[in-house]
Amino acid sequence: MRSGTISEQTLRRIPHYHQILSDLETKGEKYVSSKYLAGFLQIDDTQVRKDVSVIGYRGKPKSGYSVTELRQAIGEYLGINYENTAILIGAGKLGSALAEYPGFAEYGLRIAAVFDNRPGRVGELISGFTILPVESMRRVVNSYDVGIAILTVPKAAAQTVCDTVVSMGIRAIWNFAPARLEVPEGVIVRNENLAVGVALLSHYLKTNKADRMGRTGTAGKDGEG
Amino acid sequence: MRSGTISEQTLRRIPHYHQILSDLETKGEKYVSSKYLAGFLQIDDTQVRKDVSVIGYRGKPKSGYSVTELRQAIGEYLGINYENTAILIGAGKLGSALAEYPGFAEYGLRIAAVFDNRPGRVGELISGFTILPVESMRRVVNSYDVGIAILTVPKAAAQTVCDTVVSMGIRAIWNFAPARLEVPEGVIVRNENLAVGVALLSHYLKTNKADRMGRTGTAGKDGEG
DNA sequence: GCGTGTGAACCAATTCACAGCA
DNA sequence: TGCTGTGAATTGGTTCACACGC
Repeated sequence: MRSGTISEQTLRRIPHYHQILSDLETKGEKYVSSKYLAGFLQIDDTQVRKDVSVIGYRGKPKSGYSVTELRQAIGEYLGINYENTAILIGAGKLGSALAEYPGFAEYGLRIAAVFDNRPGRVGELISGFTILPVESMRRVVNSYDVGIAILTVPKAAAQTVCDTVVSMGIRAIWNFAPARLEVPEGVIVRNENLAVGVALLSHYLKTNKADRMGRTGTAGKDGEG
Repeated sequence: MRSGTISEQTLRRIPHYHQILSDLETKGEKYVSSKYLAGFLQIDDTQVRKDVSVIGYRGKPKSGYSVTELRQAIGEYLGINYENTAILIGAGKLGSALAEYPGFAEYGLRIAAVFDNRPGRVGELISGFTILPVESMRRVVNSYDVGIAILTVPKAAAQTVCDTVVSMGIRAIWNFAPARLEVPEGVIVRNENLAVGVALLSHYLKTNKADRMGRTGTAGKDGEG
């Protein structure tokens, strides 16, 4: 199995393993089997073993995987042990919620600063961040080696803000605005579009209503995320 | 192509088509080609035609797809034209942000009520909702035919709240807490786990740093959403 | 020509079957 | 025996090639 090659699917599953492993570690568990992990994600256990093999970790026959070692290996593989720095643009409710989300720190994402272009907002304090004016963005990006821009701005502003951060050299954009962004080659956009969630759940409910008390439950099936 | 059969992949793309079509409709565009849609999602145009075929809509050779008709057909297919009703549990920052998110209404999701178990919060008004105590949840679920529970509670409370709503007959859970939920057969959980986003972006940045100025940009590639 | 629709071919992802090790 | 690791088989998703309609 070529390391360096990784499928999108595997890449999406890996953080889920990490989450489960963190829980197990907290509970004091030492070893875990591929079967156990597979049960949580509702996938085949062979798949788990393939995924683990991709990240380069080897388990121990009979005992399974060391919880701590595998979690660390995943962290290493994903680069979440290296600190990534982000700026957050748009200090509305969602922006504030994200600014104080403790999970980011846990996954090695540091928020350097929060920006907003509404004069009334600038200077306000949210979750320990003083809201800065967009004019100072370039300075912050340069000083802190910012790699990621988190966009929690209104739809109408999204493309403009996107262009701005791209012009400052940012190559990864985490877009929470319900807009499609156009970016040059070499820039990655991850769209966190809630509409997809609504649509998927709605579809599941609709089909489940169709066959009344349908037998296949898809219980706990992962909707990515 | 059997209608009724749909792949997870296709299901995830469909809301993105819907978003683009809504934009085009606003701009007054009448027709759109599979190639245009494909360009936005960075996929092959044949794929778009297959997806459209699955939802049951037929385009017109030469002109393409009618923007309005296709958007409506997607809405019909996903069941977003039928109103779905949800309750939101956990009136923190994230919960408040979601409660006022206008996109839900646009996608046919109506929030019936917002709950919180902190006595200090109950009675407060957020985004037009009076926060209700959990005790009144059963009554609301029964009166409004609630199908979806949106969980924006702390990690520690997530499983308990999940069990509660499942016991009330709710079969679709949209989980924003960084916890893995165990549910019985027949209940769907969609995990909206931000850690996945961090991990994916972090990984992309790491690999892009590895091959300096790597040629393949993955520009605008969709990270689901 | 310019677009959709679709079977066939291709390729990636998952599952099966079994080897190997403690 | 109980688990991982991995080639082989299978399944499923994507792309190709081309028929058809305007």
